[in-house]
Amino acid sequence: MTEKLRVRFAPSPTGYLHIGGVRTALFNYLYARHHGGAFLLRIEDTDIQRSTEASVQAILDGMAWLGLDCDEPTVRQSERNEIYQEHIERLLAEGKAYPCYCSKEELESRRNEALRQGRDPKYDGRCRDGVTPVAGQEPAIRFKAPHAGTTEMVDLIRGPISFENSQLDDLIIRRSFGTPTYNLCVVVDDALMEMTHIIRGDDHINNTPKQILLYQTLGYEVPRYAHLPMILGPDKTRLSKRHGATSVMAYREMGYLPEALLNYLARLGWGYGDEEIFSLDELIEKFSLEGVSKAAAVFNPEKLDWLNHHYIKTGDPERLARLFNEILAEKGMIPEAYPEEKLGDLTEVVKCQQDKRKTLVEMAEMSTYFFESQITIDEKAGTKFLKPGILPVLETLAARLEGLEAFTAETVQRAFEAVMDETEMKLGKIAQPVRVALTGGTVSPGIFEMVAVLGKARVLERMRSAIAWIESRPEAD
RNA sequence: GGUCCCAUCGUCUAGUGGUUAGGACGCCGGCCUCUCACGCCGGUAACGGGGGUUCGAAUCCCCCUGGGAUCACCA
Repeated sequence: MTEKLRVRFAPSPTGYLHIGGVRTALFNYLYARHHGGAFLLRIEDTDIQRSTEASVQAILDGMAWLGLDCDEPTVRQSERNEIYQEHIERLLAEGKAYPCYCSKEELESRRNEALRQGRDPKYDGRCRDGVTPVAGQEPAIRFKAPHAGTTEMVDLIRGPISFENSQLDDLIIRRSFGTPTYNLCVVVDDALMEMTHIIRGDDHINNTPKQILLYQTLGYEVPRYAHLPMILGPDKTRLSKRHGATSVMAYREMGYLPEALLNYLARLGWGYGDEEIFSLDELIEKFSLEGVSKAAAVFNPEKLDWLNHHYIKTGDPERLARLFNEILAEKGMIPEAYPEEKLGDLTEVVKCQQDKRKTLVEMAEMSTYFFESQITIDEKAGTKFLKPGILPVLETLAARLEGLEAFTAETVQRAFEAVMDETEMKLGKIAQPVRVALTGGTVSPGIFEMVAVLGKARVLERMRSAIAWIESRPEAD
């Protein structure tokens, strides 16, 4: 009988959902889906001082945005206190844990002293073999870890790793004010939740022997481990806020697509031959722990941009328009989000911009003239391209455009061609002044598409304004 | 400092004893072109060092160096 594979992502809600955490979640998710197993979410909120509801929500929001859905209800450690206490009491009763009356301050000064003398800053074990209770003082509870022998594991990514038990010390499993601590909770939860594999960041490698020892003394089966390499900033230290945005939702706000972020994160520390582009389904199909690299990886924003650009370029315009709509409204670039029935207008904007923009925010910034009722002509662009000599061209073109029945990229193009014939001017001479007249600047999508998307009314109005703008300028030569 | 982990272009990676060391991002050139882009073509650039093992090492072993993580009544 083969047991069903079960994995989990277990963040602590002490801030936003970090990009590194997301990758851990993703690898767990992919591993579970690939093997037909279960993927769960557990909120590690035993530290009531630092945990917040807002952070829990941020985790849920991030997971939802990325589409990393769980198979069972979210487990919250704060609701499982009784379970942990039972385990602690059991260890106490069996003599596998003991009360320690050393105060936090004492421990800290001893640790500093040890460090100062160049000794190991370990707990010295003075309460290990029995002490008389200090009146009126609640003790912390320590795990009585074996001091001899070695603890070994076979990491699914790194191979065998072994630790001398003499290096380990007696960790506190219950604080003096009664709450259980991390190492106890993970072990109890992972055992009770029947996790078969623990996939987590390699900053947990050194916790593993302590946890294995706890599994063993509690009589639980030890799961298999896979420790993922860290994600680093450009300075090769662990990625953190000082390296810029590390919150998932910040990436949403910057105009990144979930599939781009997922694809990027998957390739950070994992490879599949020469392939770069993976949909979620492809990732599920192709992911394996063997493909995960052992070395830490530097987060590279340029490559994320390239992937995001790829997904914007190839994405369904209607779907992108929906996301674009949210961004525009959030950024205050439109007074309110387009209603469902008007989304078609936005889809047209997306269609003519999606080839050229890296993020939805960039698309928004480069599309302002589609949303503003009135544009302002950039001084430099106007001076360069809106000269008196172009007036007859603008006037002829305006007349042609006005006469158009259907206002599409094709009909607009024919109007331009007619003007080109009449004036014997190349498109290169005409397009740029028109572009400045209609957008206020020198950069836009293809002129015919842009004119068509803008619509006849706005085009004619802006051309008239541009003509007036030119006429109002003193003749300069 | 102790312990643990890691080491191929600037970055992400392919490579599992025999390759002109491959791909991708970026960067640089060219082409295309109504602007900006896209796209296409080409180029730049790496096995940290030293010892072994072997007919032959990027690949296996050891040492060094370098980087990272961790040593809490945080998780």
